[in-house]
Amino acid sequence: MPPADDTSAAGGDGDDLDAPEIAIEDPGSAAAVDDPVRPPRGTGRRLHGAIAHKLGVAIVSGHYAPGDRLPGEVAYSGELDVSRGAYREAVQVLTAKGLVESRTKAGTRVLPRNRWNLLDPEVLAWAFTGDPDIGFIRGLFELRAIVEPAAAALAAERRDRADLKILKDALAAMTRHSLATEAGRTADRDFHSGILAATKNDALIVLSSSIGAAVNWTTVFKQRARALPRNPIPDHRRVYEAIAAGDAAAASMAMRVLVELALEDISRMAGEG
Amino acid sequence: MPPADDTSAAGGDGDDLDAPEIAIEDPGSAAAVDDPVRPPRGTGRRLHGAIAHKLGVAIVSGHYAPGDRLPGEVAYSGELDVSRGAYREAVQVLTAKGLVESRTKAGTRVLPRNRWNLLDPEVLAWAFTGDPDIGFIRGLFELRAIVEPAAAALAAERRDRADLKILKDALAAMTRHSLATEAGRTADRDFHSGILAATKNDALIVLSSSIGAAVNWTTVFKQRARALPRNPIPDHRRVYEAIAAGDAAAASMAMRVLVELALEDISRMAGEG
DNA sequence: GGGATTTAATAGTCCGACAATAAGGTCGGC
DNA sequence: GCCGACCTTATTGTCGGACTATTAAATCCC
Repeated sequence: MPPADDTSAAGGDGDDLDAPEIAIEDPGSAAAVDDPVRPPRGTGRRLHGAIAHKLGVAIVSGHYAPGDRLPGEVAYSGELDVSRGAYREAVQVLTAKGLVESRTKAGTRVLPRNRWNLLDPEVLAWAFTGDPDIGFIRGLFELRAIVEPAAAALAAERRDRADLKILKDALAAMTRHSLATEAGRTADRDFHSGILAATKNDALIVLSSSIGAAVNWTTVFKQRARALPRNPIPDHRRVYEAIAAGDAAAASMAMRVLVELALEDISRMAGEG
Repeated sequence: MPPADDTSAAGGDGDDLDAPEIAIEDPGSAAAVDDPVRPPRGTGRRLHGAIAHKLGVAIVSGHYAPGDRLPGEVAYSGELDVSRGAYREAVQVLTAKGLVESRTKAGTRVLPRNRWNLLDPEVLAWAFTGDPDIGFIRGLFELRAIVEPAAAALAAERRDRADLKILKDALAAMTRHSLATEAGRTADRDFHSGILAATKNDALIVLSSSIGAAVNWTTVFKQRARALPRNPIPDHRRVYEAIAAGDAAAASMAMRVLVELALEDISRMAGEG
């Protein structure tokens, strides 16, 4: 019997794209000697987590290219002034996410991109630190365009009362705060996560964080373009109503227009910028 | 400039669902005391990897339920007769995959299922050790049914000569060996991975391993049912020809019938068995 | 020149100690 | 008697150093 564990109340899925409070100095140029990877007092994140973050960003951002060897354990842990154990734990994290591979005597090398777990929430967060690759964002939107309409259809068939409440609340929150506020964007993510959750399909639910990230970038791009063309909330409402009505076809259709408009924006941005 | 890194020649994506050579004794019942987690000589897999595998299987298979606290570092590492460091590295791997969370004084607890990275190749492999949840497999097939037709359409538009060669070779291999052989099943996975690769979309490509696992289960289920109803290779050929012809609509359609037939089989099995 | 052998560099493991954290109990105030 | 501040203590987090295992690369022998 699962004890009260709920650190993850409903809808709290896609929100782990947090920005760590540790300053990540670009380790590229000269004299990155005493960079404060070490949060001396009152940190929050654990040390090996900080190292993993730093390394992860360095890899995903291309500072270390696939095939590159990153400095040996002793060298790097010494340079960062952390113990070798902490450094190794960080590397295990990267290994678990498919970013690197360690072999005795050969060192640890960055794996080719197709081995990376790009949909892992943390990897995604690393990819979005700094300015991410526009091509990748477009790919994420393509994934949205594929998955979300189908998910909406399934949700229309399988949703229960609790699902509907979550969607309704999220919609209300989106309306109350606009999408210009952080609270509004969180509600937006909750809405889309809620639809995936309503499919009762674990394999779809795990895509929540990935799709949530893409959802976030919708508004980011729109704001960057200073073009907040149309109020997207009516579109969301149509999706909700179709799901509430149990109309799978309508839900799929409504979601498709919603996502395709976003995809258009991204493609236009990619073409221009 | 990326040095020659190609440890991952084309089409080698979905094949990491390997079975480790370490005997995993079900840690369930009594007296799992001296179980040989420790491969004394001539192993292959690293020690912390073996521990992570053992723990991962135990968690995914439900031996530890979400919310459960697993034994403390000192206790468990002592029982397994490994150092605390090695055990910790294993736990970091599980943490990176979202299976557990460690908090000081509170111990490390199994996270709720919706935090698990179920599409991670390793987690998938763990989930398929022993008899996996039929519901999850069905979910995986639903994901296939959603993603693959769309991916086939994109592939038809974007494939280049190299992509076609990979698909053609895989198709030939499937024909030569049947799907009853391991080589044939590998070719089957390569075919589906090749289509995803042809989309040139990283967010889709990472689904290769997940979908590859589902593809494998198609044949497993069919064989278990002793019903090898129809030769699926002509279906694959139709998909290939549509992609080669650049006909997105036809590719999507052909893939849809292919997957839907498989989905039917699974659903029937789930209903019966 | 090619295969067997040695070397050395590097990741992997172990140990033992101490630090930091916070869960859960305890005590005191109201 | 209830609630908040305090303390205890169990547990993870970090450290340093030593030793082992593995294997890429150089070296040597035939």
